[in-house]
Amino acid sequence: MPELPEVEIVRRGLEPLLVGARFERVEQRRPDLRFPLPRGFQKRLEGRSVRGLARRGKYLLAHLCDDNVLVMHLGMTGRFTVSHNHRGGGDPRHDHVVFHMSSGASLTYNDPRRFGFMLLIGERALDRHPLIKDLGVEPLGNELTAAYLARRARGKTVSLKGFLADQRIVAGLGNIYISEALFRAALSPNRRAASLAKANGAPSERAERLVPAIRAVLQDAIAAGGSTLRDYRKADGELGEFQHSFAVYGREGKPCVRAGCRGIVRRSVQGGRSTFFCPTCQR
DNA sequence: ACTGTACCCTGTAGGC
DNA sequence: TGCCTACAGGGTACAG
Repeated sequence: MPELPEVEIVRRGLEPLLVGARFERVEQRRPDLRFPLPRGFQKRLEGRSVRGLARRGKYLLAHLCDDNVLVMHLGMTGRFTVSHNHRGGGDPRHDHVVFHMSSGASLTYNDPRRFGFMLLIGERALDRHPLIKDLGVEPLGNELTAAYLARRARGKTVSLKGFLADQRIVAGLGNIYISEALFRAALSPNRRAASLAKANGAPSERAERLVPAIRAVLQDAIAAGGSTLRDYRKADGELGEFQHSFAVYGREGKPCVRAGCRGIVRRSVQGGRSTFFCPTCQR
């Protein structure tokens, strides 16, 4: 389900239910997700209240009153559903963790593939944690600039697709929004990342195009409530709507939507994942 | 250091 | 109906 826009929508949905509330009871229904859940997970949460709910890349960070941080990653299929009557979603086999909050709300974490995970990390150690410390810049923050991309891309032979999928470069992009951002920037996903920099290391005009394309597609997706593929739903049960605005993702064989372009959207596989692009206007 | 592939796990869709 | 393959928003562990 989740790339940055979907995680941000989840964050916004959970924030009013979690912040200021206390974990009254935590149900842990299996020992592990992708990683083992922390030792004493339930005991370390119960009785603590939540000071704030933040996002970093695709991570959700619940800052607790005892200076620990509940770090949550939704993997491919993780989702939270909210209920006020102890009922989860319609798939109890994969309801792995339930947070019963003092506010009366219960949050059920469901994750069929279990690529998601939860960790408890001390506030002070968070920025040094192996999963967090190497994360790249936030694409909606001020640090994402053409100069930054050029600097990180210099000398790299990876494709633009592979470059943008690397969370150490930009944190939060995934398969959908990479395809969509590259379409908006009219850049081929197969182009070498190094072409974002000129020979002298200055950003190329391509890098200048790519930055606003990334920002715009993420902002548009957040405004639309994220993308709903398969069964993703927002915490309130509503569906995101951005999938109706995809220009290339999932549109293999269909005509390019760019004005004046007569191309046909193609699908290719890079690193075992599908990339969608228009070979006519994306160069 | 970088790059590409296999793999983690479960469910679903489509071809036969 | 069943069986098989390919594929799915994530990321990591290797081998070369």
